[in-house]
Amino acid sequence: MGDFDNATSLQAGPPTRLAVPRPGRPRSDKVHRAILDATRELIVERGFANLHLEHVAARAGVGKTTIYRRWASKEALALELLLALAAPHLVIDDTGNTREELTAAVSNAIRGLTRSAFGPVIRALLSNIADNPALGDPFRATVVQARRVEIAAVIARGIERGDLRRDVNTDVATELLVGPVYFRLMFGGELNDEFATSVVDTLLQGLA
Amino acid sequence: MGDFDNATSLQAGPPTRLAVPRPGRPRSDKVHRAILDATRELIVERGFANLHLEHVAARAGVGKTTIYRRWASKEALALELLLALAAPHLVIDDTGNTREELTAAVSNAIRGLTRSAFGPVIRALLSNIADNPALGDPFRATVVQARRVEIAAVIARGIERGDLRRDVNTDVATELLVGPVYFRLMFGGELNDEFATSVVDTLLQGLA
Amino acid sequence: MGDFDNATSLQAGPPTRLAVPRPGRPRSDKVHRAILDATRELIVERGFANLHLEHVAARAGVGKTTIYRRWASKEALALELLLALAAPHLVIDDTGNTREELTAAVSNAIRGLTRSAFGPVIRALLSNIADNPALGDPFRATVVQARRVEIAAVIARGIERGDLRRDVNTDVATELLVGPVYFRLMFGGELNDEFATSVVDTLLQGLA
Amino acid sequence: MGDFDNATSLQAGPPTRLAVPRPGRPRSDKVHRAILDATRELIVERGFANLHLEHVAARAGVGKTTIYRRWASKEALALELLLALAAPHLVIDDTGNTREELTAAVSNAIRGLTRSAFGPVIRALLSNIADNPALGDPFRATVVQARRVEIAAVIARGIERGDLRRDVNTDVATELLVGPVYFRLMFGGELNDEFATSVVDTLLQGLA
DNA sequence: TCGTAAACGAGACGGTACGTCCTGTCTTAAC
DNA sequence: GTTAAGACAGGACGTACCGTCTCGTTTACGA
Repeated sequence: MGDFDNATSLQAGPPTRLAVPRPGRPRSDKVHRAILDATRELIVERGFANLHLEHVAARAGVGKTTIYRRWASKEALALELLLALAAPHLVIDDTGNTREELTAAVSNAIRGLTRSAFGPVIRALLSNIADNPALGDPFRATVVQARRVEIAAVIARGIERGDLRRDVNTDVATELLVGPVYFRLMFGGELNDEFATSVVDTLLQGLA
Repeated sequence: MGDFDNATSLQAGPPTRLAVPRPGRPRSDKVHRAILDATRELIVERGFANLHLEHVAARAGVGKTTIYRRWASKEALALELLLALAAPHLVIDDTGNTREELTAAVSNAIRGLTRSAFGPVIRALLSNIADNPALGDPFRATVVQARRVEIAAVIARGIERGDLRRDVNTDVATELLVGPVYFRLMFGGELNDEFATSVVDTLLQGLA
Repeated sequence: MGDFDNATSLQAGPPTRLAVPRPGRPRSDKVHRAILDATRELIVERGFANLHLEHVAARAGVGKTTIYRRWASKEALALELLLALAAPHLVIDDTGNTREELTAAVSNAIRGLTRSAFGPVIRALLSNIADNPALGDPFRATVVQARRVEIAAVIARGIERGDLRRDVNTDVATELLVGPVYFRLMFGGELNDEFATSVVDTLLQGLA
Repeated sequence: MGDFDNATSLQAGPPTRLAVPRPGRPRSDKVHRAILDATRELIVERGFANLHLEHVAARAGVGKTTIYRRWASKEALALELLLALAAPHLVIDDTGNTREELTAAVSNAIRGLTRSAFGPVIRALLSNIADNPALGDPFRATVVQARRVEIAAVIARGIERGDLRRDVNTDVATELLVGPVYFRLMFGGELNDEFATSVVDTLLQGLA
């Protein structure tokens, strides 16, 4: 729960718009949102490689300068969008049932990728996240870290309940739960609840 | 075994260079290799997004036309390179030891990503593989499929030896073994032998 | 002499700064001068084509709005400046010596162009004066007209004194006296007293 | 006559297109002409200050790069155009009649300014010719110099015929003949044959 | 051995997008 | 209501690449 607030704070956006009235005309929130919306639409429609700020500006009804005034680059703009979209799919509720919670860890990831704009957007940004620290580092420090924390909590509760081995490495557990989802995102395979169940069950009982 | 030949055939290259002598000056293999080499270097140096055929042509000492005569697009060129680079890291030898072979499945993937140009190249192409069927479909049909086949063989041998449960789903097993590697490639974490061991051991004995 | 007052009134400036106390904060004369000064400096430094109101505002320490509130356009601003700078070089004193006065007509023009900011400023505005009635018409109606009037007076005195032919066309005389100066300004050649003498002597005695 | 060739060579254009086939696709003359035509039209329609290479490119049906490949700047492009347009109005034929030839010197200048695209183009470029050596120096070295040479020849013939004083300074004569024309171009007044006659007659007989 | 035809390098070409600069208008808070 | 500050939509800048094209030259083969 507290973690949700944490996640929500990912929505980043214009950092702390509160108080401190700088001189001159203040930046418009409406414009800010119009740009992010146009960006999201265009990434979904055409992919990140074909995202052009000229088109974003046109669709948002905004001058290019207005975009560059707020974000240093296409990547920075995409990052803000990505963080905002990721937030809603990170939290795992404490249900008292370890298998259920582990399944939620996988399902959350699947749902984010298949049922929201987060899917197309991160698909389009995978290379940049992997390649470009300017985009990857903040993403890892927020979204990935939040997911690791959520799953660590699930593991901890599972151990407490006596459902899981005491020596489970939470990082490796995260990778075993979520890694397969991203594997299928890139390398093919259905992303559905059956897959989530299958991953969790295989993982719980082991291959041996 | 047979799969290695299979994998080797991935080297693709100019499809069927044999026979059918067309009239006129034949295409030069030297030029072909120079282009692929320049492409590899530039992807590694600058990433796929900053790969420009104009630069490839300049570095390879080649006219742009010569590149377009052979590949329809930047993606097609990158794909050929990718398939050639992937091949050497797919085979898993039958050692008689199931845990060893499973560890090899993970280590092979790690080695390919960290010790060869395949790493930077696929990192640069992840988004396109996920997004762009023109690149993703052939990649999945060859490299990913080859890897699934190799791991399926390992699983089959493990079951035969009585080391693994009879109901193991080979696809899910592939994803549980290799997914964590790609997770770390994108989302951070060491890619080394200790990690391979950790993944395999957790997976063999299960979380419960 | 009376013409000098006439000329002085060219200084134009904020039209009728007198009386009529409008409500609200009154406009600042200091600001007005700061803008004109900055404009003059920037035209001299970089030419009219590279004169940007943004820079004028910055150098004058003034908001852009403040400039637009006073002048409708860059041209209008430049025009006011031009008229102010032109005024001091128009008057020709009655010395009793016709040749001297004709020489003064040429020398005045030369002095204005070479020894004051009027030179760089009009050089920068020649095309606009020739091309753009918004700038050219007021310039012709004030500065050029004042010069024609001054020279007409010189001619009249010369005729009265018996120094000049009675049928001299004063407009053509103005053009023959001052035209060569502007010809050299644009098309090369020294602008000095020797040239002034040369023009006047050739003109007095004729080519034949 | 020989001077006509001289003048014709002003047409400048792509300098000496002869021989020496550089590698690669050769530049297209058709494109070259299309650009100059579009430039001429746009300068006439809107003036030099409002000449935008983006519009030239659009009207000529040409990429911007193609323009920048040939001319370093808007000014360089305008210069080539200007030199080509100036050439036809420079020659003064030997008619045996000095007054006629002097009148031709003035009339030629008037005709060039009023009956050809040279008028609007030079009007638009006056400031740059006066201000910017990159444009002014070549203009002075070709067009202005050619005009000085033509008029010097007229003067020489006039002296030979006994029509003109032996001590006439040809440069000052040029300025007295053509200066008034440019004065009126900028500062108002009719540009017609009557004016030409008036200038020549006043000049021949002198003011005194 | 010579002609033919495609490959080759070079680079021009019409375009699109870049990121920057400036325009003229606007919106705010301070005076 | 004026002021400084600066956001805003828009448009042009000059550059970089795109993918296509047109040159002159090179290279292998088959007649």
